[in-house]
Amino acid sequence: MKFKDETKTAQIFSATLKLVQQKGLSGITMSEIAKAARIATGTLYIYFKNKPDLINALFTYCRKNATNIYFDNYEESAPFKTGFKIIWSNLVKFRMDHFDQAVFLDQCYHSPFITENTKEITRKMIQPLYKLVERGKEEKFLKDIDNMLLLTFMSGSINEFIKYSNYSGKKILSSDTGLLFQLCWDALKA
Amino acid sequence: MKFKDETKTAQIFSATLKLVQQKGLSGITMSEIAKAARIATGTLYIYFKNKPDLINALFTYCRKNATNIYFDNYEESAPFKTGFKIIWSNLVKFRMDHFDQAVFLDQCYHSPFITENTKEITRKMIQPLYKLVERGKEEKFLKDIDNMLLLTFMSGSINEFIKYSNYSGKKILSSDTGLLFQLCWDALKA
Amino acid sequence: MKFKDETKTAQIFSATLKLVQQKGLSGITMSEIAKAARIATGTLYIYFKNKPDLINALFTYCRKNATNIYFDNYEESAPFKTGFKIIWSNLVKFRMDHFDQAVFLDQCYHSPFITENTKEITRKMIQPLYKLVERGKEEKFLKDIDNMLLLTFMSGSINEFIKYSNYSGKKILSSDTGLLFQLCWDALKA
Amino acid sequence: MKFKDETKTAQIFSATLKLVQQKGLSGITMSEIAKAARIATGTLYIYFKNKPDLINALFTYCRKNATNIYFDNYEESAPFKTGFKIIWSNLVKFRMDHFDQAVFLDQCYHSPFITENTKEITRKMIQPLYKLVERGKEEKFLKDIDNMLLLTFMSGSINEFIKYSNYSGKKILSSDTGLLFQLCWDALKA
DNA sequence: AATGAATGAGTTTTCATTCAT
DNA sequence: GATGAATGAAAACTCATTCAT
Repeated sequence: MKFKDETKTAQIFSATLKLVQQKGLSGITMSEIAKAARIATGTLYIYFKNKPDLINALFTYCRKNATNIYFDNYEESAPFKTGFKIIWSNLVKFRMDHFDQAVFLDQCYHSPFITENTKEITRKMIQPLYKLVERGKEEKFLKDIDNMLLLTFMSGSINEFIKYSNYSGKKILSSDTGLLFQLCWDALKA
Repeated sequence: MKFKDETKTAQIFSATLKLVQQKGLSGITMSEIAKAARIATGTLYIYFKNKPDLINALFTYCRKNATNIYFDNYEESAPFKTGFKIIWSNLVKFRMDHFDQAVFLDQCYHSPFITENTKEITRKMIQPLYKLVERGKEEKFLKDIDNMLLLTFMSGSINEFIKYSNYSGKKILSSDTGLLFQLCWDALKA
Repeated sequence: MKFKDETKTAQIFSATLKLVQQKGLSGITMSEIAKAARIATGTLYIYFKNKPDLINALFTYCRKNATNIYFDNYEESAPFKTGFKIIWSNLVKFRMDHFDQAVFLDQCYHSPFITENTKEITRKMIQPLYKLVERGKEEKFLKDIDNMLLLTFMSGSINEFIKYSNYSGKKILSSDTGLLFQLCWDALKA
Repeated sequence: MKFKDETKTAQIFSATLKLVQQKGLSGITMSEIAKAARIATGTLYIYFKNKPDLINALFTYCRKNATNIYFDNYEESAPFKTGFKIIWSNLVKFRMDHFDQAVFLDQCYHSPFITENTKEITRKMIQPLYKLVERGKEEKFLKDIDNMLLLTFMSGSINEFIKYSNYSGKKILSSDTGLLFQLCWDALKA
């Protein structure tokens, strides 16, 4: 899998994301992806050795993208609540702006495509979040409970809300995200 | 005379759930399902016209099951917080006791199998939850904000936590659910 | 294949004929036949060992029936033209009154069901026709040409006309059959 | 680049015709066709969406072919009997030279594969024959009777004779066709 | 004998992957 | 590298036949 043409890779990724959002991981074929990416089926195999490879590469791409967005604008040196709010907003931002990627990542967890190795790599990416939560507890901003409980609570509530918004077709207003943050903060604050 | 064996539907459902949890919707074949259900492939087609039909029927079954569990022990006449806690616990209970069903339902949202019709039917099932939330707001227990915001917040946070527990292999203690409820309540309370 | 219940055999035969007329030999299944005959699939196998057996038995039945009708009212002692006209009319009669059987017999010639043995038996049934044609030639009524040429000419022209009538939905009038006989006679007469 | 091989359609058609002649429409499978056409099963589905499509396409092809042959060498301006004899000979020619196609067309009339649409199209193809028969009647060459009666008589008698010849294994001599034409002409002439 | 559910071999069809151009 | 036709293994589905009741 050599990146012979960055544009093509992008086309393939975006075509795949579009299709997965429409029909799920179970419903897509290599030739559909090729057609949606406006290339020949054979060309797909120049860029990716096989289907699992393509899915794994896209998975990694999305995870990296997510992580980049999560920590955008974030400064460890800033006060805790500032940092927390930035990251929280970034979580929302990623899921809102890249809903197709969020859906794809979701679908991958139970797919036979993603290898344990790929999963392991992605686990490491969110380490900085742990650090933040840890600090929040030390500085008495957050309840002193298990990190994963805090983190899953935060991400789960965001996830579900964005999903709902997308499926119901309701636009998300900044007042909504404001309320959502308030709920989250009330939940987690010490 | 030989009659249709009603336990067979149950066998097929449970085999399918097991396989979906293991390999995702994308990874399962009709013959695998048959084998796991210890019946012949052809028999599958006596009970379900085709693969989408099987998946849709299982989807409906799981949704019904979920709804039944959600309102188990719930009395509209009880005080609000009692009722709320029961339902909250039931949400947790369903996802913990029937994690395979929760996973399956999740996977279905983007699958090409579930028809719009099936989706519509399931939407109607959670109407009573709205009523409870509505009452909670009237009685000033809950924050006066959009119902779906409250509901998705609640279910999202539960979802994610149970998922995490299952994948990490960590047993859920009753102290964990107690904490989780506390977080949720702090978030939603007026 | 024991004839346990004559009624059932008749039901099976008539159901099969109806279905073959509708969808051809290639389109019918044992369970369809059973359903059309208002019996269970398993019951079919009490009356006929298997599908080829059923088709062969029906084939034999139809051939016998055809032969019976062909020679109905026919007296070898009658004058040639009288006998010829009777048989000619009977050929028409069989195909008109039992079009489904005629269609079935037609379809069978190229089917993998009919064994050489069955075909052989049926060949023998039309021997008396040869005799008649032979006599017609001797008595100088018919052209002195190959028997099969005469016979296929006769039956072919009848066949096609009845087929056309059935497919176009046009009722056959006795004036039509009169004309048809005239054509045939003009062709074959010495 | 690789282009669709147009000879492949011909290979598939000829393989199908061969098999249908051998075992009838009811006895052929897609993989047998593929094998006989020396291609992979999947390749069949590049050229034809499914089995009914293949059969319908072949049906249309054979009907077109038949029609072309029927009117080969035929000039409307020629004297009636010349034109009539040419077409009559062409009818014989098609059935003799392309007996497999004639058999296939015959088998199709009651098959579940041929759609009403396909049947309709083929009906239109023999319109010119009507015109000829019409003219024959006007010019007092033919008996003044229903067109279809004349036409089915003609084609039916040819059909059956060629069928007989093929199944009995008897070679058709030009003297046979001469006689057959004589019979037909005697029948139809005014 | 009658039933119709169950079976599994066989059929149709799909699709990841290869290959000739 | 790009193409899309070709491949064939595997999936979905059918159906003649059996079998428990």
